[in-house]
Amino acid sequence: MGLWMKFHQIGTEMIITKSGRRMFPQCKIKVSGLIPYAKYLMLVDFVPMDNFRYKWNKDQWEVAGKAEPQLPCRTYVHPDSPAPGSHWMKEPVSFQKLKLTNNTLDQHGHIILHSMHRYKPRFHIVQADDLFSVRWSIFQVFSFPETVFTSVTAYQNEQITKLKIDNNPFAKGFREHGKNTRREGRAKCQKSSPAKSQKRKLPEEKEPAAEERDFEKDENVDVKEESNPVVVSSGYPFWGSEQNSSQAFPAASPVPADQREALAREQQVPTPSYHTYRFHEAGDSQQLPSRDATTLNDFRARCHALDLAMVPEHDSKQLPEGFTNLPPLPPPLPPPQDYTGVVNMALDSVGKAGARAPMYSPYGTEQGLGQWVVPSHSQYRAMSYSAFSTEYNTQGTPGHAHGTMAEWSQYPLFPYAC
DNA sequence: TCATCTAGCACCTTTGAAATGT
DNA sequence: AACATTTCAAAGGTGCTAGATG
Repeated sequence: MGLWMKFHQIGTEMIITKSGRRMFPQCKIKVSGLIPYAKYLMLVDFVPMDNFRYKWNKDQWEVAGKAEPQLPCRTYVHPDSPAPGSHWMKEPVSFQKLKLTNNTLDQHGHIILHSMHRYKPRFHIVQADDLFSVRWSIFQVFSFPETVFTSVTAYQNEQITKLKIDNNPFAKGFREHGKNTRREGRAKCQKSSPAKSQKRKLPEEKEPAAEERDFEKDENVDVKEESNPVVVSSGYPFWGSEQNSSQAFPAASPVPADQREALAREQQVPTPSYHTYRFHEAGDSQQLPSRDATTLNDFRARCHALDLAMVPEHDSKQLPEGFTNLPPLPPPLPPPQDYTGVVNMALDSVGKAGARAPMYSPYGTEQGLGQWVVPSHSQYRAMSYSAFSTEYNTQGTPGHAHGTMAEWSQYPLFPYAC
């Protein structure tokens, strides 16, 4: 979390490449409050923070225009899924294998994002015995303000570059002075990109003392988010007091009314981020401009609704240092739509595009669900979820060698704002 | 002309099978 | 024979950069 905060204060950038790129810092969360013997799935999807495209100009991000049309949404399923609550709570859950790409035709199941856009990962905890019974399962959603990032194909902010090099073990080769002769040798061939022109100056501009300090620090590099993961709690015992059941199950839900009520009584899934978001939207944060307001809401979501001990309480007037350096944000997206407290996905049997389950979608029948991305894992065979898409054969092949392809859709699996 | 994207590079860590030791 | 440890090559993850693209 400390590392995430460091990046966030500068303005996190995530490299996305055609072939897919891991996130750094990686997403790692600690979970508590699950039923030890009940099975859960962990999922991640990415939601755009706004409707704008950005550009890096004069050492800061600024709006460059309207966002590109939303891409088919994919959801990453943690390879350990499904696993009992005790497994998830045993140690921090790492989403190390998650990869981002800007390749809209990606066949590897990576999360597809637009470059120069801002996103935030959302974590879904779904109580279900397996991927096939997840259809109407109870779920809960978490997001974290410090995980907001700008997707880029090349780093723009040199501070981000430096932070990544200093903390990512795979970038060690760029840390040690003198080993990267290639960079020095090509120093004269420089481009006009702001970040690049600054980067090239780095070795010469650095004060020797500072360099030495960095090296000392580097020797002990221990990716910090691993030792201090973000903690979430599904807060099972207090769910009932947090959530209004009427919010959880819209009338359009295919779940029978009595079942909905039963489920609502049983779980009454509060989705803290969402809940708080709405609260602030109608309440005291209305006057807070842009990103700070969103950030504050999220902080409160965690600190307040989730009662997370590791997250410091932030007052709207006491945002962490560096927040003022963040790019100014345009107004947030429209208010989130209501959503059900059940996972509305339908699964076909493995490798078949056959019988299709009834489906509820708050977007109506024309809008399918997001794409599920099942990482390669010996435990799982290739899966396909083809209940809704007619583009299935062109976008993802059932039983594809990678075993990660599912269904394309224009909308996320969880099509509500967080 | 410029911002952005792509592919290939060198350097590095991670992974897992094979070899070796107990 | 079973298990633990070590070795080492392959795979994969980094940022950098020149050139391509729109």
